Amino acid sequence: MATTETSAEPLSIGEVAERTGLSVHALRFYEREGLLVGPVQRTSGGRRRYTAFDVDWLLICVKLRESGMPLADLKQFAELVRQGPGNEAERLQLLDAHRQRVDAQIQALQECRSVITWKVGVYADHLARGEAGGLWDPTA
Amino acid sequence: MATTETSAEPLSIGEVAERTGLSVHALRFYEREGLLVGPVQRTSGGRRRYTAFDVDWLLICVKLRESGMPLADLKQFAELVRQGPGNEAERLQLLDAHRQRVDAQIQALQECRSVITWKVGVYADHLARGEAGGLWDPTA
DNA sequence: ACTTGATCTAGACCTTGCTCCAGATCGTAG
DNA sequence: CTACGATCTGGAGCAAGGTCTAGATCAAGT
Repeated sequence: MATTETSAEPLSIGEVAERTGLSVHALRFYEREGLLVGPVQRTSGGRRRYTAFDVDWLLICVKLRESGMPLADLKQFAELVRQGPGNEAERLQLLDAHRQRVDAQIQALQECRSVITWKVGVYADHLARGEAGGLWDPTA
Repeated sequence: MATTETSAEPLSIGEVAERTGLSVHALRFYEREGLLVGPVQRTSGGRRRYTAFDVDWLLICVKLRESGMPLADLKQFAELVRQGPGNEAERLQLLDAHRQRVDAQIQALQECRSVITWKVGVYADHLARGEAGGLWDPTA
């Protein structure tokens, strides 16, 4: 019931969907695409059982996706982890490259934000001084 | 107050592409989609001639797109501007809503950034203390 | 046993936002 | 006049990232 229960019991796909914010469809899709580190365990009946590790990994995936990492990179990262220890330098490089992209993105967004804010100011002005503005710049 | 030259002469599609960073394909596409405020003027021979207003509008579009505004919203905004004065409140609302989304996005990115930074730290540590780490968390 | 809801698989389909192609035309430099 | 590059139109194609369907199976409640 708790969002952050560190329970040892495996979870169903629906529960994982709730916890990660991914849809069950997306979860199956990610698995097919090889984005998970290990194969997901199954019940005797064939239902997926996600471990806490799986969920942690997925939560990281979500963060990386949210910040714009393409699935291809995520897959590559998963592959590196799957290969086991010895390639930490590569993982580091992958993540650090992504961090740089995120930084650039934050910068760009802040610029956009100020343009938008300025524009919002233009309209607020217009409204404040009444709708009487006769001649004005259509792009404003 | 144009970003570059405040020339009164209209520009060709190629020149606008250079100035906006959009491809000529994208420029034609935007036009078809109704993302421009007015119809683009043409030469007698049928070539597009963009005014400084067109370019300014496109530069704003670029900023809005960069910050994740969907084309549909951009189109709606263009329609409001096309309708002329009187709907500034709606325009304001549209932009302000977008600004809020941008703020949320910046926030999210900063969170992602810190997760990534932490992860990078984990790998840097691993490398610093040598590749000898025997048992370790696969998700780390 | 029966009903209900969650999951299963494979694969078709969707949306967004362009990108590219074909074949024709324009316009400028030689 | 002749090239040659830039542009034109309409429409097809593409990549990413899922989403949804169909038909079957599993599991739990009554």
